Amino acid sequence: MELSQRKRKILQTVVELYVESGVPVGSKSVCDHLDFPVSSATVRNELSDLSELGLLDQPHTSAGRVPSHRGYRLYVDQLMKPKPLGTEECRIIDSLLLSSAYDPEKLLNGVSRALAALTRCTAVSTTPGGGDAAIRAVQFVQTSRRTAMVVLITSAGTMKTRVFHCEFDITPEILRVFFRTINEKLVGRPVSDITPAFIQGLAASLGEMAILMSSALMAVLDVARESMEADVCLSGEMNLMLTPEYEISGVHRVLDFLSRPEELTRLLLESGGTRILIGRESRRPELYGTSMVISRYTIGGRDAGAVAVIGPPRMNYGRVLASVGYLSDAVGRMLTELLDAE
Amino acid sequence: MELSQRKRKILQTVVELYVESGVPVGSKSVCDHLDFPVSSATVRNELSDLSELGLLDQPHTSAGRVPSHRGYRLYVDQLMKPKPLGTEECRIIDSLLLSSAYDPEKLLNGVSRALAALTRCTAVSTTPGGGDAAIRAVQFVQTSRRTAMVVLITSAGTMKTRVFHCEFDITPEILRVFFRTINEKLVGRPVSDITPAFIQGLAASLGEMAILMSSALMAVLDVARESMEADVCLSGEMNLMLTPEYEISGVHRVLDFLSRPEELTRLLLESGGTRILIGRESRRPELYGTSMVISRYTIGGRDAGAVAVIGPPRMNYGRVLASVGYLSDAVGRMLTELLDAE
DNA sequence: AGTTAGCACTCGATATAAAAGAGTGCTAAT
DNA sequence: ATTAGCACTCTTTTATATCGAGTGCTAACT
Repeated sequence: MELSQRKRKILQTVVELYVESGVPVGSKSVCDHLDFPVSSATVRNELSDLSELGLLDQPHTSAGRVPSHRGYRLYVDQLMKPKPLGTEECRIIDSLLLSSAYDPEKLLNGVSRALAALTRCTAVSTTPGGGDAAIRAVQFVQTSRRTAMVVLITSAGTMKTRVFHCEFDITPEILRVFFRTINEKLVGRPVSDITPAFIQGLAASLGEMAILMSSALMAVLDVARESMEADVCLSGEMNLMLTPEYEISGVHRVLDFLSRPEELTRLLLESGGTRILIGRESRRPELYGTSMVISRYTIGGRDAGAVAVIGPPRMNYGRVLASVGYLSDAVGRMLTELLDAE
Repeated sequence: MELSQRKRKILQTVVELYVESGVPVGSKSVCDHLDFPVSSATVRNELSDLSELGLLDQPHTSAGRVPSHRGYRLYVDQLMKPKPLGTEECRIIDSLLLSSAYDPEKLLNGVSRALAALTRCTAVSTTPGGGDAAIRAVQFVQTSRRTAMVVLITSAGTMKTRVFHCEFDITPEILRVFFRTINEKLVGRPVSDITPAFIQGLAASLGEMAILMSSALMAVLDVARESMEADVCLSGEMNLMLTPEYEISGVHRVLDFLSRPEELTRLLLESGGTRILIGRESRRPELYGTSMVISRYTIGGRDAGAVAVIGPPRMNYGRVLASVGYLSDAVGRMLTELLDAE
């Protein structure tokens, strides 16, 4: 079904006025913001039609109109103009990111922060993650008489550490043995190879040395497992409180969801490109009252992690989309440069 | 000035009823909870005296009494009984902490979480930090063709990493040179020695090799600086919202303060032992409306980091104190064992 | 002198009613 | 098809009365 040009313009005006003010908008104020001459009565008729089409809601009979989720959807699909960031803003963001450019985790942290500040919503970003990365190096460092740390670095740029404890005093010699044995077997393999079964097999092949190394092997297993899952970095949780239409319990439901990294990453990495999810579109009951703008960033052209903004359906989609897009691009570029310096 | 036994008991009752209910408490309900027979009129007289002494406040003339900050102070100093944790709770906490025992940062993270859950307040903990720790090891790991990571481990158990970029391709040989040169000069030194001047001196002594290593040296400097300052780990920020007496702007002020790590650690590490700060006692205007229970934990008998709980003055001090104390002890014990395994 | 019963009084909280105002939907005229 | 006009609806605001918890004081009591 095709909407008349006038209806489209009116819907757009309602969305934009409502996003800005947070108050249901009436025929009069729509009238005032239209660039063609038309009476409020006409607008009322159109509004009535738009309500009937399910694009606008009415809190109660004698109140103004509020965009429905379908209304927002139509708006973002057809009516919205992207609202690019100012050059000044870009400059600030760039310099902020540059300072943490060489460490994926710090970078994502900075991105979340910047995005939260920029949009006044909650922001989240994930590290590339993924088990298809290869193991680049496994290092051992002594941290005390009987403890040492294993450091695992992957080709995806992730770096995870774990401290482990031995029942005997650790010497440089022993660490050297650990290093040689483990690197020999692991470097170059995809992280996803490092399963409990694999470690068990490795231990078996070591003969009596396995006893010596058992805690180290367990640490390696742990650290490999951790490398496989994407880290998520949340920022600006408090911004959810800024939205007056949320009541406290709703905020808690959302934060609860956001604090479960597995589910959150599943949602974020569900598909590629840039997506806008309004209300129930996320298919997550906890988020029925919220919207998200998600963008996968790419490393060397391949989908990697994601950055996203979570906020009320009443958000400035144009601006948020531009912000998310800009940062997603920036992250992709930086990580590509960092990791794919061919 | 000495308070009569009866006044003390009445003050105690008011504090405890108010902490529990959040509602100003009247003479009648005090009466009901006293273990000696006395009329409400008598209690009223006593309450009136306590008000005059500045120990109780009255929201308005015909309302019940609310403890003033001075009242809370007297309560925690003289009237409060510590309220030890249940053995069941202890067991849960212990097992929770044990799982992350070998990594100071993860440990503190777990502590904050546990404390926030236990007290339903905001919790914070700091890693030992401090520049008097010695450098135990500096490792270099290649992360891509032209980037490598420096890992610095201190005797305090902190472990920091930083990625750096070189203008030439990095080879295992080069990394070995880095490793030898830097470790030779740094291992065993206190972290606080690693100043810009020191690095400059080091570079000078390297002759033409300095050019090759400049980015590595800068990374070492960065990572040393980062090792010196204590990490702070915040948890349960949302719990501030649970307190109905806070309005949103106050919460923001507090969170703003908590998000400035330097000021926060300064406050936490200001003195040793266990402290309770009520309202203005922290001398931080942002926290005038909040109370804190802070406990330094010790490693091998020496003051190290701190764990703390931040919440409304109307908190269950007995319980919070017990929780903070228990976790502070636990952290101290674990880190002592981890780092001082002589 | 300390304690208590009794009571008038205060002041927020709750309830009720009235008025205001924003905005609609409908009708009839243009 | 558009618009002016108007009655109607429903929330918000304002005003007013009532309620009730709790105090402070006085006078009687032990």
